Amino acid sequence: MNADELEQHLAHFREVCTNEGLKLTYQRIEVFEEVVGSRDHPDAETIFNRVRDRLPTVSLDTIYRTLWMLNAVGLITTVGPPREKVRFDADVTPHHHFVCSRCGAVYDINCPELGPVEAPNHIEGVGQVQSVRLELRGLCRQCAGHI
Amino acid sequence: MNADELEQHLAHFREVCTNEGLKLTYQRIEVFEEVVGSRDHPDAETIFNRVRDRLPTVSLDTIYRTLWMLNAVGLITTVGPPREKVRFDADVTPHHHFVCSRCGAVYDINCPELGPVEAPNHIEGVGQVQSVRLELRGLCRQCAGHI
DNA sequence: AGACATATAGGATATATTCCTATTTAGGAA
DNA sequence: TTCCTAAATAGGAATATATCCTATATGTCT
Repeated sequence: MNADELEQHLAHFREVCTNEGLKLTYQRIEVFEEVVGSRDHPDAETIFNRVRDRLPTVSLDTIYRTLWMLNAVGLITTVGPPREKVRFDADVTPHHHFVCSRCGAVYDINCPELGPVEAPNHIEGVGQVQSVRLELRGLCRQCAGHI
Repeated sequence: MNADELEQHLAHFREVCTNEGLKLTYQRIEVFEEVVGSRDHPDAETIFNRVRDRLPTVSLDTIYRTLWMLNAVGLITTVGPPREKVRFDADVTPHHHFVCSRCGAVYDINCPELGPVEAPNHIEGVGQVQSVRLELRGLCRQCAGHI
């Protein structure tokens, strides 16, 4: 990411903060820059360590708060179901999942139209694909009703 | 799940245990039955509580060991990347992920052919879909090389 | 510059998972 | 059936991950 792109991201970030009434702190700017500049889907502790290089007294709690805040305003997202413990599934045949982003509930989607999705060949540069499944994310009926 | 289906699953389980040199313990049978009979993608503690109704002295450690064992031999699977902490992603545009089932690394897949997948209408019975992404699972190059 | 609401640091706490080890058990051998 | 041995278990300790609490500090608005 070059300096121009970064500046664009930061401008957007400042704008969002103003609109949402969020204070623009050094901690938030550093965390945001760190995630935006990362290609490796870092976890909170990795971000903590990187940010600490520049803000030695930053706390892990601030990292978490900031990350969830950025997630809440749509500037970043999470990989996989958020905040979750491991869940197990005895159905090892191809099928898809709907994950509620609020309560974490997981529903099976057995849907012939979606079919067994095939991975294109050029993904083999990354690794051997063993399975492909869709992760549909959104609000389940119950959670949607409580808003 | 009716009695016949359950018996079929158990027969397969016994076969796998024999082939793999795994002992057929009451604990393992109860855990397996519990996961196979569940439709709600339970977490370890939920399984622990249910199994404890029949085996009051079972330990949580046994539940975890058994679940990972069942996962290792392919009888069950996990929802989302296994064993993971939350990871963050600054790319909020539609794209897909390749998750290594061994080391947990996550790679972005930007692949026009896979396209922005659309959720079929009848999924709205479950909830409001906000995003759809593919989760490709398999072994990344590095891990594939170490086998 | 001053006031106030919000954010932070740092430690305490909560929760999820794995490790350690003495004891028990499954399954094969006698 | 009984014995033997490697593997599995129970239970508690330890670790890892994430959140809560609260006194202090800092943006933002005026």
